[in-house]
Amino acid sequence: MEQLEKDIRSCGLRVTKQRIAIYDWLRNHPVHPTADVIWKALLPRYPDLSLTTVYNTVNVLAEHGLIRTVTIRAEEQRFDGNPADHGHFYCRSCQKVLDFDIDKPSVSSMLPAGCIAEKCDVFVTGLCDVCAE
Amino acid sequence: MEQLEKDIRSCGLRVTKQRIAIYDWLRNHPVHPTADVIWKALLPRYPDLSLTTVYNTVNVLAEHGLIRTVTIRAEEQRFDGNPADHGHFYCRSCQKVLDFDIDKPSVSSMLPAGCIAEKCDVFVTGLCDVCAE
DNA sequence: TGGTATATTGTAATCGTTACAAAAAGCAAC
DNA sequence: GTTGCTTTTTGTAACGATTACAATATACCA
Repeated sequence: MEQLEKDIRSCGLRVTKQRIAIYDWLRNHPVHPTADVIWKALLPRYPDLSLTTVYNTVNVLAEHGLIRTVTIRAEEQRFDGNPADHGHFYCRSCQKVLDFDIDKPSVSSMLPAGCIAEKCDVFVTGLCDVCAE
Repeated sequence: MEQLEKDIRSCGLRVTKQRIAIYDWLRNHPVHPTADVIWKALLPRYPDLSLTTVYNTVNVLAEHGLIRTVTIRAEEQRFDGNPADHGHFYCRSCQKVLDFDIDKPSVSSMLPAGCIAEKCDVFVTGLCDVCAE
């Protein structure tokens, strides 16, 4: 609770109940929702929340590195409450998205010479363990 | 020239001059253009080419694995004439995109147990060698 | 407790992309 | 070649996700 406020404040942003609600929800739901999904999920508890605010907030949070943007399908943007570098596995059969840890050094070793990595996402498509049979 | 036709035909697709033009252009321009960029580039030589055809064609080619879709900025889709698994480095300073080879085995070793990788993209943001100074 | 900068809201606009129906072109069989 | 059927292209109109904007409300520093 307190930590979320601190995170937001430490970016020089004002603390509002909308920002806390959205940030909190993203942190506690390890799915990769669109802005619309976040909005619909919070609407019962925050009936006045506008979709525009959700868009504004996730953009601001992502800009400051508190959350991440993820592209699963090109035509819609998704968000991830986990701001650390990690990979996403997308099962083309059941459409599930699985997070996985990545080995930063081995990714860095693949980069063109002289490039400095700041943010890194590994996106793999295929079949998950359940669908693989 | 001939090979492009073969590629298209081997997917069960009809060979048209629009498809050859778009596929050929993508193969020979190692940039990561949007549909709009491809369209504008080909318009002088193919004044009747419609933007809709570019969209249709890149979607069909990508479906059959002849090209790839790449997401650099979430709000627009880009295409890549190289259909092989490879990584993209995006320089946040000069906006340049560099391709790099990826080590498939080491990426596979990061995946959740039992998952079968079919397509893989590593996307890294940071500073390129020129901007790093 | 005020005053001011920042955030939220709702609506309207924008942008990239796709749906659709008519016209054109590919291609296989004759 | 020519025919006929199927696929592709085209242009326009629609669509959906996202953003711009101006008015209102809120956070927070003095």
